[in-house]
Amino acid sequence: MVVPTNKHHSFFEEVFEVVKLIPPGRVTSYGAIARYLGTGKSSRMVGWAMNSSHSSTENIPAHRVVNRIGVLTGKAHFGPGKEMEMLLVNEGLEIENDQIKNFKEKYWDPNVDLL
DNA sequence: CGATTGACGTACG
DNA sequence: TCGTACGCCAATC
Repeated sequence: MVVPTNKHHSFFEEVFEVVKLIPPGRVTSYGAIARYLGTGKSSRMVGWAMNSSHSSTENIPAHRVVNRIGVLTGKAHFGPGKEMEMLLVNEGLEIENDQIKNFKEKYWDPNVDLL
């Protein structure tokens, strides 16, 4: 349809809701969010939603979303420097070469903790 | 409205 | 174990 439907909850908004629930100092992955929303194979869309999150008036902690191995793949979208890394470190995380240390311990799975 | 895109994930060599 | 190739799916242009 050319005319957009009056969906009150787009996929992006669903992603935002989950991201906002990530506790400070914890991180999750794009795939985990995608699976939580039921579309396990649309993890790429989650990243895209993050890209769109800076347009949102809400404060989306997009820096708490990394890829499945704990690498800050989206850091380039946060600013010219290491803004994403700085935000995470400020929350108590340890990062080395864009890799989150003890990622398994810091990992927050919406499918487990939020269910 | 069709083609392109993309901050991923999994499979395969 | 590491690097490369492809599939996914919804928003954007």
